[in-house]
Amino acid sequence: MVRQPYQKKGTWTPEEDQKLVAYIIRYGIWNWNEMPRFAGLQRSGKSCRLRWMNYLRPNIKRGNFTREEEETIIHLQKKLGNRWSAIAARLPHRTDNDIKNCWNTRLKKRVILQNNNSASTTTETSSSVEENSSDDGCSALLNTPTTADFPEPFAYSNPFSPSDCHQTLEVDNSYSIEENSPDAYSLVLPNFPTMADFPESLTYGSTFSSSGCHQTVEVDNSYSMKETFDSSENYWEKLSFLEQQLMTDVSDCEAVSPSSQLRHSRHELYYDPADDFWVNPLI
DNA sequence: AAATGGCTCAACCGCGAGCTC
DNA sequence: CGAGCTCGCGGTTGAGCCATT
Repeated sequence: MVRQPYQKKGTWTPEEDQKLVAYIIRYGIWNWNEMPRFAGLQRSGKSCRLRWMNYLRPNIKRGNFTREEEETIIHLQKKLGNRWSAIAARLPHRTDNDIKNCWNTRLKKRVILQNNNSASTTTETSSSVEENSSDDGCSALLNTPTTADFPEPFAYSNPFSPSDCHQTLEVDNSYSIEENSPDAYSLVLPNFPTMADFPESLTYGSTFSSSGCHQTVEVDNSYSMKETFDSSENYWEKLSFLEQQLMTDVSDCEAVSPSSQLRHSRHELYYDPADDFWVNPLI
């Protein structure tokens, strides 16, 4: 029997966060199970994925839900049930875990209270929330198309790669949708991480432009997907520990290039700042 | 000041879907 | 077709914080 290597559990330390972020910036996300070993982390792949998705990923808003966001969650929970990822997809910058926590700790009680109050009052206002949805504050969000309205799979070819090198970028759940006309929508993907989302100290010197980019990518004949890359300075200001030199970090955390040891998978894609496009190391 | 209880939220766990071989 | 693997989702837990007694 193979002994399982020691895997740390519990709260992440700033040093572990630093290692994970530094590794993902340099090598991208290729295989969550293998990545911790290469990044010098004694964590499970699941733990790394969770930490990245719920905390370290750029453009994440945490805590301080606005009243409008809360009303949207309540409405969507009523409509979709506890499908937190689907609800998160309709609330840009919010994670499913955060929404789930918000519901379980605050909103569920509020809804129960409201139901009790409404049950004890007159029945003349008993028309369903569904029927009134067009009047409430979240109607704008609810009337937009969802990923289900866009072609499957929810992915697109890398427009910067060589034509004979088809690559698929997996797209984050968090996005918004722009209505260009009654029949045409664009997906806006504010959470798609690029080097521009990270502080300058974490970029690769002058080989990478720190300015944001704005791209429209054809998905197929019917849709276009627009990437809007914004810096998230406020977010990264909070992570003061990251204000150190990336190259030092990477060497400190014993990060190892995965390129020589990986099986081919759909996740083997990373950003090459030297060539300024996403590449598959095995092609 | 210490004890207690409630709340928040980061993190873990188990399971199912999807993919590859 | 089935086994093995990775990933993502939703339910749950528990540490830490804060208010109250």
